[in-house]
Amino acid sequence: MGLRERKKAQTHAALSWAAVRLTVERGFDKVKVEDIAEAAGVSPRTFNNYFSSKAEAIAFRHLDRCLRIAEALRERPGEPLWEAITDSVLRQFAPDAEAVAHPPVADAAQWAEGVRVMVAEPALRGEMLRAGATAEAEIAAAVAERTGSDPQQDLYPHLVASAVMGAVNTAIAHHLRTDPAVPVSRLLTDALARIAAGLATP
Amino acid sequence: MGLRERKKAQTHAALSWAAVRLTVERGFDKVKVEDIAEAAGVSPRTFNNYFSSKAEAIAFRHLDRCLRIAEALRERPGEPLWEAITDSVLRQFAPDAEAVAHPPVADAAQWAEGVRVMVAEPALRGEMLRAGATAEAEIAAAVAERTGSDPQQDLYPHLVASAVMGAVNTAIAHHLRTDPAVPVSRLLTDALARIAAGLATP
DNA sequence: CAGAATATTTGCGGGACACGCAAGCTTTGG
DNA sequence: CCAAAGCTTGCGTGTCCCGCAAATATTCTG
Repeated sequence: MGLRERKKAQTHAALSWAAVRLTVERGFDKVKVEDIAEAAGVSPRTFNNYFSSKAEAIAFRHLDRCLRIAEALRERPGEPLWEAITDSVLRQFAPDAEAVAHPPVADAAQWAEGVRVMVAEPALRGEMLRAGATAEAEIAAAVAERTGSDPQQDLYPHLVASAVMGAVNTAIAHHLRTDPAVPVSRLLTDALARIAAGLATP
Repeated sequence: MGLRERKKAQTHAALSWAAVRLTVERGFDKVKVEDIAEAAGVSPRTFNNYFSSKAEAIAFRHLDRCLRIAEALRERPGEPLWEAITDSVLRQFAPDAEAVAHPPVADAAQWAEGVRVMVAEPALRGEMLRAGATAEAEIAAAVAERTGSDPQQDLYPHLVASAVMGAVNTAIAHHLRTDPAVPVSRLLTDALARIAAGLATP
């Protein structure tokens, strides 16, 4: 990878992290594009060369994480399907997988509350769901490769992918809803197991 | 219901139908809110008293449909869960359930193509998914009532709701992807059955 | 039914956003 | 070292979304 692409990736990440941090700290509508650009050290105009909206910049963190599920899935072709899926998902939601030094947070509780407010923002929810849908397509493709089915014609890989992202979304929502918060890993394990086994009344 | 509420409901419907029709005909970014307002016979400012964005007005048709799933579910408390779910969903996607006289369409194929373009619009996809999520919450509540579980604490009703909306979204996507188009009802029946039974490799 | 109380519609104006365009600057590759 | 390609930036424009307050319509009350 040349210097050029590295710089682009850096800017991409810097912008999305800045967008998330400022939004969690201040709230969505108290952050202007200008602020995000400044925090990332680029001009306001450049922001829109990378993201087509403020919401997209924020949701990019989610997109990135979810895309790695598909990636992880492709890296373990041997195992039984649901075993591989569960493992791939959990790996992305391991406690330290994401936040390595990046949200320079003074108070963890305050940060959590900020996140809760952030994901409640209507404009954001749409964008996060859209990111999930994009990842879902990748997961479906990965599943199709693995099971040797045709994603153009078979419903199965799409159903699996949809169920996986549904489990992820549901687990996150439940995690943010509960107080004290139930760990996401526990919820994910539970959700995926139930989906794989069928959702008959328990 | 007084005259007041009836008029509101009418305006609501008129605006969303106009938004959909114009968007399908011309494409999302060639329709201004002014056009939609005019087509519905209200002032541009009034549009934003009903919908907080152009996208939301369009997605409202989807929201309306999906909310009726929860409603239908509540109207049949006796039956086994998945039987009731399947029936409630299929009822909303019956061929003539929605379009009674409303999309005054000259050419059906052209309309279908317009819809395909419309749902590909990024801004729209986010809003449709958000509508789905709103409906999902209602469905979860309905399932919780039925199974007597606490939606604050139990994951199950949310998982079921998520799976149902996942099936709906997947079926619609597949319907729009295939050519010749596979009927939605067939896809929905298939998807729901598989989810209820578990998604083991077939 | 009259008039008060309450809602809704509308026009105006402002703040922010997204993006096309063209000029300048940086990296790349020979 | 130079030309080609790509990225960044400033500027201008069109649209959108919403707060506010006046005008209009509906409902309520006596």
